[in-house]
Amino acid sequence: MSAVPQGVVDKREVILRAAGKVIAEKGYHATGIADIARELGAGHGTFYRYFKNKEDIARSLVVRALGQMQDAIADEDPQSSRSLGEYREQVRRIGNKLFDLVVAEPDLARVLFYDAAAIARTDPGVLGSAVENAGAYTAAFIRNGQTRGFVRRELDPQVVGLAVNGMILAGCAQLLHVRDAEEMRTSWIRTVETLMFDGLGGT
Amino acid sequence: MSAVPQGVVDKREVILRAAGKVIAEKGYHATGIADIARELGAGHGTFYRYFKNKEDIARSLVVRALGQMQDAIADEDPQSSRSLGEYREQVRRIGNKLFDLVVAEPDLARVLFYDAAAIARTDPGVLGSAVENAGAYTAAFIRNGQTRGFVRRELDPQVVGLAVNGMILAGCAQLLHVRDAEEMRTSWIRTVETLMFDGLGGT
Amino acid sequence: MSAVPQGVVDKREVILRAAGKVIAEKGYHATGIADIARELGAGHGTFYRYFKNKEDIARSLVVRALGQMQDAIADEDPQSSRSLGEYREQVRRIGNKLFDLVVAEPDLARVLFYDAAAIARTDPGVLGSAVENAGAYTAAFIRNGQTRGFVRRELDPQVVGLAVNGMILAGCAQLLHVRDAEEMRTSWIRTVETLMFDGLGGT
Amino acid sequence: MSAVPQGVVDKREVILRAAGKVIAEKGYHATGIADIARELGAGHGTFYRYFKNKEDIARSLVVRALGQMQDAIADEDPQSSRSLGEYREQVRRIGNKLFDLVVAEPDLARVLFYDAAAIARTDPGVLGSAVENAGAYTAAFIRNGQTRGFVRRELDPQVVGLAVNGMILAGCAQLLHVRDAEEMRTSWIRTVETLMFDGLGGT
DNA sequence: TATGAATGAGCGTTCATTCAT
DNA sequence: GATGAATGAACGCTCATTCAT
Repeated sequence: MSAVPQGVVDKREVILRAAGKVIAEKGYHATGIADIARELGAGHGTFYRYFKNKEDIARSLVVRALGQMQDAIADEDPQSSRSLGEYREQVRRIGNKLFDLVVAEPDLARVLFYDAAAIARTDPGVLGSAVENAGAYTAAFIRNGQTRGFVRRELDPQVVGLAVNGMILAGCAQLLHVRDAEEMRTSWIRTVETLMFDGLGGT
Repeated sequence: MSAVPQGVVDKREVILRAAGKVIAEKGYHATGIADIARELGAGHGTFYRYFKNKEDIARSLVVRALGQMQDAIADEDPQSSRSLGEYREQVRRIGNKLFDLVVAEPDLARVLFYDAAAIARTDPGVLGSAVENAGAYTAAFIRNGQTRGFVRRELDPQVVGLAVNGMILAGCAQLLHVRDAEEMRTSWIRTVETLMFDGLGGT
Repeated sequence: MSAVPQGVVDKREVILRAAGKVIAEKGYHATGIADIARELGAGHGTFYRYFKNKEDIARSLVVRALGQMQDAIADEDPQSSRSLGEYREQVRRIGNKLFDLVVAEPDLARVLFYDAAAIARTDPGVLGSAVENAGAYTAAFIRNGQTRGFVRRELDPQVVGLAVNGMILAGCAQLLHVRDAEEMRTSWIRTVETLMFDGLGGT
Repeated sequence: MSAVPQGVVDKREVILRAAGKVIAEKGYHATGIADIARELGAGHGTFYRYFKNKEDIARSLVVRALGQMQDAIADEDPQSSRSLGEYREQVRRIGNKLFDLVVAEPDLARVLFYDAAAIARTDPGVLGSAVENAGAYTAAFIRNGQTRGFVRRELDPQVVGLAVNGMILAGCAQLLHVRDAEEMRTSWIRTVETLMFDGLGGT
């Protein structure tokens, strides 16, 4: 019933996947066009029909990765929570979704954590704005909590956003070095949850 | 003629400084030996008398940077705090010391945040163990708190260590993009403190 | 269905025109098959049905251009002049015809003057023989004049042929850089005529 | 007695010679950096220490060639001749000097006649102005003759300049294809002389 | 010890040519 | 016949490294 023939996938996507795999393995600078060509089983020239140059492949890869992260949590509305409890639930859900993504697409995460910074030296805009956007996104949750009265008013939402994201990033990065991801998932999410909502101290 | 040469600083250190400056500006891969030579006012060959190769300079730079961070907080004993309040004081002091360091040596921080990951692709051990060490260091504070009874026992110290370090890293990275560092210092440290000890909720 | 297809022009000719236009603009080596394809509105492969390769198009272009020059003056019989005056008339007519051709088809001339030499590096025969032929053609006029007694006998007709052609070529090349071609025409033809028949000196 | 050590020649000059040889043989576009390197017995990189890029070598070659032509006839003052006879002498001398140059440095001439036009497509200024300069130089002789009254006043000096240069160029080009250069020299110079000063007709 | 000219492996990129559709 | 996506040989160029001075 579909007009789109099966088995025909976007060629750019196929190339991005191959490039993502090799770059995740060897790193952006150590990866040659020849490596990507070999991985894909195609000639060098084929890339240059779909990407302007090597940097373009890398940037597309980072943009795609950021997009997938955004998509993964797109259905969490920063303004939906009406209580600290509901926000806590959201944090738990978001944490799990990001875990799922990293587990499903480790290449993506590896490129993001190891190479994005280096790539960004050439084109600072891409990553810079992504970090800002992510910070603003988390900040929106905090601001909502402050408006509704269940989050401390003296905190600067933007700063909290960056700090929380820092914890999350550290978790995702760590995930790439762990054997049993599921084992880590629970303890990590509980830790973030506790830090955000309970503090270290107490009973 | 002097057995105690005055004004003779370690040549390695001088080269490291020059390299650090250029790499902080242009990024590791975009920096050529020629750039460092120009910065130092010396011939290319001079480097190869003090460093094995380009990668060696970079790695030494990262190691030195990590060392400086460690030195900055070396006098904070993970086992000294006897109460949550004392630990809170320690966290505040450590935060300020790291801020001081980043403000004093932004090149160092820039290399660490932008290039260390890329450099680590060639020699994963350096950075990997540093992250582990830093995590273990922070974890030691948590473990001390648990032993003394003022930190929740259900938390995994190692995970908390990584999460807290993630927040701190995010802060340092952000610091590099901010005009007025002092303005940011207070709000950032207060945020970390609040997250660690009070939680978002409350009055 | 018609045995005499109307409106069907030789496809080779159409391609040659397109190629001639682009090569005249950008030069042979800077022109890619893609440029010619774009100019023609056809796929790359189409060329390879009509021309063996890129060089073949270029050579055909040069051959065609030389042919057109030859055609333009084909009705001037080297043996028809019976006096210096008649020869002088012929020279004037030939000059005008070549001017007409260059004005009508500047692309052709541009290819000939700028690219033919470079193209000839691969296939020296084409242009070499053309130069020889042109020399021989002009020489035939001289030889006729010598036979009939109105041209100095001590001159080597072949050398005179090449020298005269050199003047004519210089004129055509110059024509491509001039705004008002008609203004140039008279003075150029008069100059060649004077040099050939009167010499610089005298009243 | 010389402060300049013997055997130490300008490296640029050495490279230009090697490049000139190879380019004269194979043509500019067919010549790779590798070919020049092989001819010189040096690495590729060496070129890039002395020339910005391939085009720079080519342009330098053309500029040098043009300079040598200019130098060869530099001591012929366009204003020195006081009579048609003296001018005729000058023309003969200039012709011989250019012949000498082409015979002594055929590579130089080959590059000029075969490749300069193609090179000029990228950088039209170099050759364009050279042609203009050469034309103006020859024109100065004509103008001098007109001022002194021994050259026809109705001729446009500039046009004559280009026409005469056209003859000379044709001669030099021809010289490259001839076995016995000396045999050609006399007949060529006499032909040009006759055309310029006597005309074809007459006894 | 210091130098920087020389090196050449290796890279990213282009583009004439092919051939399955 | 016409197409244009795919190809990969071949190119110009860079830059980390060496070594004669």
